[in-house]
Amino acid sequence: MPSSVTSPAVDALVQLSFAVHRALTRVAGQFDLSVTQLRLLGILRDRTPSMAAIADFLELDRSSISGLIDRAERRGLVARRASTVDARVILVEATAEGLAVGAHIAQGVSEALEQLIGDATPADIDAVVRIAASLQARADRDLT
Amino acid sequence: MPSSVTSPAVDALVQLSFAVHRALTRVAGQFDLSVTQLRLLGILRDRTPSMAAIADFLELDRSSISGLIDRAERRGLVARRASTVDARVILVEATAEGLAVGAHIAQGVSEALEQLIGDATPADIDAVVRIAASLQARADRDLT
DNA sequence: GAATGTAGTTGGTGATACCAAGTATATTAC
DNA sequence: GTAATATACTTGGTATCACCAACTACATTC
Repeated sequence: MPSSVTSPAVDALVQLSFAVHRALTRVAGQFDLSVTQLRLLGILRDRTPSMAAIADFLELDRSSISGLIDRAERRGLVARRASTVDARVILVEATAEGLAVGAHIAQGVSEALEQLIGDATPADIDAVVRIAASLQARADRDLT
Repeated sequence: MPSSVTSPAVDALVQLSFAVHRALTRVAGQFDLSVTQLRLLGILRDRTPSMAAIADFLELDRSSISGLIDRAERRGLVARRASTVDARVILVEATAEGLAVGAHIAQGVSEALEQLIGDATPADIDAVVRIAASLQARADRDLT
């Protein structure tokens, strides 16, 4: 229950954001993972990115990724692999176990969030989808 | 850019949540504060809660609050005060500076989030407000 | 081939958050 | 009215996260 800030819209965004974040924290915790590790496994579900690409996805400093991958690797969730193209680059892939955990997490996140917005009307949910899409569109545009 | 998870609605919630969280992190960073400290100052804008009440607000372990308040106190943002009612209880209040910083932060958060949803229609924003309200209503109900 | 740039790691720091264990004060129960 | 129990907060220990600055190794540019 983040305290009230100012306008209803701002307030609603903050509350919704924290509710989602709490849900993610809870689901991640069920697998003894942090939200960052959860996001990492999400990224690796359908990609084998370089360390730098992971840093870009997560908007973290590159030096933060080394430790993140170290810890995930130590738990057998991911593996480092050399790039054949550029000897500087290290690619990160999920292990079979990492993929399995990632799938369970995706499932858990879906259930948690669908329950979170269970009371909302389809029209209201569509509005959220539209807003997220416009954020995404703006982010893509600003990358240019 | 959190990676896609499953349904559009779930995806949208996650993306929106991270966008808000990034905005909060950015604003907090402008004042050299963490998001948790930002939330703390938000809480203290109109309250003088006990340590335990802060833990409840933030959904953190009570032992986490001691350090949080230590750090905020060291920076002159908050002060501990003894309760006259119960000698075990410590009340936390914002200092004048803490209130000032809190006001600036509220301002910064409003601007950042209003800009974030600047492209959205009023109707879509109302939908978010309704969803947040329903979360709040459920939380209040479940506390019973 | 030398200068510059990029990828990743390391070491150091500070903040967060947890748990378990401790002290001090209140409340309850007998 | 005191003994047992509960509550409020702190402390110490641990792990994670995230940053910065400095470093090594490989690529690219000139």
